[in-house]
Amino acid sequence: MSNCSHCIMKRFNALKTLTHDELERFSDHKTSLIIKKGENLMTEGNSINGLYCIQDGKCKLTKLNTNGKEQIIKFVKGGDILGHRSILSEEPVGLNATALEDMRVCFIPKGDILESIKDNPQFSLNLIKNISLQLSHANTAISQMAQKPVKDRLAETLLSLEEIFGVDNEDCIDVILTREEIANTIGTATESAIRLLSNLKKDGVIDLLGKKIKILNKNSLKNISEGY
Amino acid sequence: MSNCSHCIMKRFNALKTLTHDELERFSDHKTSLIIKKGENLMTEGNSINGLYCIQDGKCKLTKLNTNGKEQIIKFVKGGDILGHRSILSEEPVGLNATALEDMRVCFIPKGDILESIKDNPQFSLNLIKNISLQLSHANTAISQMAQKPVKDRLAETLLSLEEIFGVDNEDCIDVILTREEIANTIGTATESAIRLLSNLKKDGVIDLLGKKIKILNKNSLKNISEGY
DNA sequence: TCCTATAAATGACATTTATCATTTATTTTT
DNA sequence: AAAAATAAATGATAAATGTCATTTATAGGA
Repeated sequence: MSNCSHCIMKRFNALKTLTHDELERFSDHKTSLIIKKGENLMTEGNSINGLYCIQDGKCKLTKLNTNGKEQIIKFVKGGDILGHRSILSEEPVGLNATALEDMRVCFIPKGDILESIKDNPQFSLNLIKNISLQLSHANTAISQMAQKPVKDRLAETLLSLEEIFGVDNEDCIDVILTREEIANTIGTATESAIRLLSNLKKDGVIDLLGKKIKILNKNSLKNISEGY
Repeated sequence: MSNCSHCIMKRFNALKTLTHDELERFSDHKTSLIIKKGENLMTEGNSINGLYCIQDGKCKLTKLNTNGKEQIIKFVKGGDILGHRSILSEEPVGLNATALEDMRVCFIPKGDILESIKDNPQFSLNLIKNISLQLSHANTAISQMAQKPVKDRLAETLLSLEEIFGVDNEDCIDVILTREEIANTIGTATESAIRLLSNLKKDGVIDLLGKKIKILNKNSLKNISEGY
């Protein structure tokens, strides 16, 4: 089995401040698993007894509304960690994590995490910073959901998707989402999302190649996202 | 000057886990101040070099949108603390804190807070839990802003205001907000908020006594907030 | 207490967004 | 490869929400 000490994924997350000994302990206790597209890594309301470190693959974090609609709160990719909020706050998981493609993830038991939190203040601080940053993003999202029209939110979301996932060899945003998932991200009806995407294409701001989306004019999208 | 060891406010927040010695240190270094209605305790983008402990009075936490609109993210009252997120994440303050009425607050310098964080793991953990809980609420808010109609969000907000501030001796929600502030909480136009409040009154669900709002039928509001 | 400024309320109307129905395209299964 | 299932696209229409204009009420200052 692979070794946490040599894993490059920890470069990208809070695990980077762990000592060699701590990483060896993680290696000894961790399990690697494959999550198939569509499967859940975490489920809203369930408890979790460890931390997931994403090796490869993408997932969406969602919340089911009282009216049965899915709201996508955040996208997660290789190098990100999941489950630390629940471990730290000793509360059930608040969001569903559903694989958008096949994923490889490592699972590190809660006990090892808590031990490092106790022994390694820098590690704790990194986890706190991670959660603080999420809170900061969430507050921005509240404001935008509440006050920006759907068109602006779509533009914003496309920019942010490219920011998160980058582009493939054809300059398309490197993630495959259904129109429904895009709609569930910006908080609108699927038909509205489709119509607004078509308009953006007609205006030459983006190109649509099946499910792949290519941003042609980033400045224009930025303006739209700010209401111009 | 008053003494942190004897202050009952710490019962309500993360400071409750501090030792007597730590509280004495806080007492020695803290400053008490009065914030007048309308004044800012914190300002978006500014840095902050300490933690505020609210003794008395209420404030709103807001974010200014790119379009110039104010979004109210959260309400804060006596017993709450402010500024710990910024201290922990070493980032500028993300929200404005504006007094809704005259406030009495204590300011504890960053150095003392950081020392307690280092020495007192239970204190750190309480701060983390506080931030985690805020994140959890924020995610719920995103989902509701994105997917619920304005009427539902108004009902939800009225219930939550009564939850936070309680009722006065006439059973009215114990906080004075302008219609514009209510609109900025639920994310709608002031006129829409006014109209929906009038409708709720006409339907006998609430009563409007000037700026004071009395909830007459909590169950009915709960149903409305869930789309029935 | 009156005057002025600000907030609340309401109507008319425009715009945005959702819903329903249907067609067309794309995947998936057999 | 054909059939079936699912997703995307589009039109027609309804519903929700925002904007502007105006009136009425309330609060704060001279």
